Amino acid sequence: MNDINRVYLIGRLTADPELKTISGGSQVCSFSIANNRSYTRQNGESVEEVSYFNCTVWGKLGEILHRYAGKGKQIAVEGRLRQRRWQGPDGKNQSAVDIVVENFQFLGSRTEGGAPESRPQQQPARSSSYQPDPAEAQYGGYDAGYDGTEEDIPF
Amino acid sequence: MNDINRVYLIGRLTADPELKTISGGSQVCSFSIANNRSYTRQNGESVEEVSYFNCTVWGKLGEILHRYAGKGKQIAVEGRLRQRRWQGPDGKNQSAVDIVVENFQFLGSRTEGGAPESRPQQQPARSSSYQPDPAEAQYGGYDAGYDGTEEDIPF
Amino acid sequence: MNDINRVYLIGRLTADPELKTISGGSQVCSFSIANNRSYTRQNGESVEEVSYFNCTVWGKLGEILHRYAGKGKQIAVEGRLRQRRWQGPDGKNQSAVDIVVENFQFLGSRTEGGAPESRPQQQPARSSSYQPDPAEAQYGGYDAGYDGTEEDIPF
Amino acid sequence: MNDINRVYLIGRLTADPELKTISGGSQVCSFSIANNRSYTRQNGESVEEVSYFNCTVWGKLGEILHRYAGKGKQIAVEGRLRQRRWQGPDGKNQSAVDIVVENFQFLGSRTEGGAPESRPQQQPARSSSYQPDPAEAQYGGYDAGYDGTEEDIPF
DNA sequence: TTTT
DNA sequence: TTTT
Repeated sequence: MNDINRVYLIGRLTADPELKTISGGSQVCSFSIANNRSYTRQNGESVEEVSYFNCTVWGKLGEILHRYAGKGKQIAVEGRLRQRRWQGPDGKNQSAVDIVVENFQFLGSRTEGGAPESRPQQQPARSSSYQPDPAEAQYGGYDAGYDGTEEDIPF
Repeated sequence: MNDINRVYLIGRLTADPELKTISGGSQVCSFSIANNRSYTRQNGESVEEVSYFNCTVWGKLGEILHRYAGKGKQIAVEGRLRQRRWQGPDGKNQSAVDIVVENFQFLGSRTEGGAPESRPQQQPARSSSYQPDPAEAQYGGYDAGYDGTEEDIPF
Repeated sequence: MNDINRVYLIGRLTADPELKTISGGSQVCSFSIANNRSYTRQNGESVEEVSYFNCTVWGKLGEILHRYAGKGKQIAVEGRLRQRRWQGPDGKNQSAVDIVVENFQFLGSRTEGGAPESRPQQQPARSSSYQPDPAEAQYGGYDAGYDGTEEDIPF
Repeated sequence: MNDINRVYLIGRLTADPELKTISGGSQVCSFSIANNRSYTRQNGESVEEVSYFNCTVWGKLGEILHRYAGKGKQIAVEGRLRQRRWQGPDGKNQSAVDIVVENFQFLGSRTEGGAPESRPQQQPARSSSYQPDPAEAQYGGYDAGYDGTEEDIPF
């Protein structure tokens, strides 16, 4: 019943991610990712093309991403595409396609600027004594106990 | 310079695909695909969710898809996500995310209804004597000589 | 810490899948999938190439696959690559790469031969009154509560 | 005729890549990539698991990878799985599964150690005046004019 | 045979 | 605007 639906992207956060708590207590993290592509036109002209994709991450996974990722951070995201549909204020039908992130991996390593252990305003919820370098950590998906059912929420 | 960007979807065509010739003589095939997902809410209620994704296929690959795929046909598509941006009639910025298909595989086999050898109104351009069963054929991508540069076109 | 690792394949089962119960009571289903590729040599000669990939599916997902998939069944599998390493009887190091399936979708529909509601020798464990057509069902991954930790097992 | 077959991996080169010229003049670059996965056993024990995957890259793409990637370099590779089969010296059938890389993206950026502009012993073939930072460049696939037919070669 |  |  679930059609295969999978997306892989590498890009950089266009801004710090946002975290919201919604009715029921679930956390949703949302952010936008810039994905670049360059190609050459028939006439030899070279083109730089950027796509911005909106992403959401649910639950614990979203909290982790929110804690460790900031504007400019390079990241690999894996997830599924979803179309949302709603009525505009003018009564017209609107729709948008975005990405529900189910797994990710921070890219670039310890030495790189964009990967703080934790963004300033955050106090780490998981104060574990040993913390593997978050800059290269990957969280999520199957192992992180992601619960795909949480998204029953007015968006 | 090209960030990884890849999508995999299985779904069904919501209508017969359209084929346009654009300035320069390139062909673009466009269609919409329905991708289904079902899940269970916290309260036990089960939900059927559909996403519709707009797809475009360039060149020879687009011609093939147009020739063999029709409304309801099950298909696996592989490609990349692209964001288009434009100004609405009211001057507002608009954007949409769709899929540039770079490879596909028809699903369901010989016996299945939705997979005609060629859709009625079409006269096969490639009148080869031997035609491998199109119902299960996959075309495209690297082998089909897809030329990623053709899309320099007012869309 | 988990590097991105993902595989997508469409192919056909080369034989009926096998199901084993291992110490601890977990179920593992294993099967082999044939994936075809054709291309043309520089000299114009066309080549048909087959790859056979060994797959394993854990837990409930494995039971479902075992129940509904048989030899020749077309299937889309999604999962991760894993390398196993062991010592051969001669003391030499051996290794093999196979696929841990984390999601799948049966392809081809109701009318198609290869997709029995349930393979003969099986008695359906889930005798639900309403059964959505298994021929096109997809199970697994995030929603099916796959538990990625079960594979701590002598293989 | 070409079944969908796609792999995505992030990992690090276990050694400097090798480049060979084969009969006909094509270039093949081969290397091994380490992909890490960690998980927790039922008994709470945490496990670090490594898989090593053999990769090959053809043509110009292979030359580029060979020029810029070295041991320890983090990389995202995209490609397809292939099974090779041969007879061992003892007459037994052998087989192995490896990855034909069709696209890649170097990860980690300018500042990071593992990403030299060009590995020492190499003299850049393409002495272009403007060189986009190779550390984050991605080459290949559709745009790089990859020719999928070159691999008709005794391996 | 192996990377961080 | 929508497929099974």
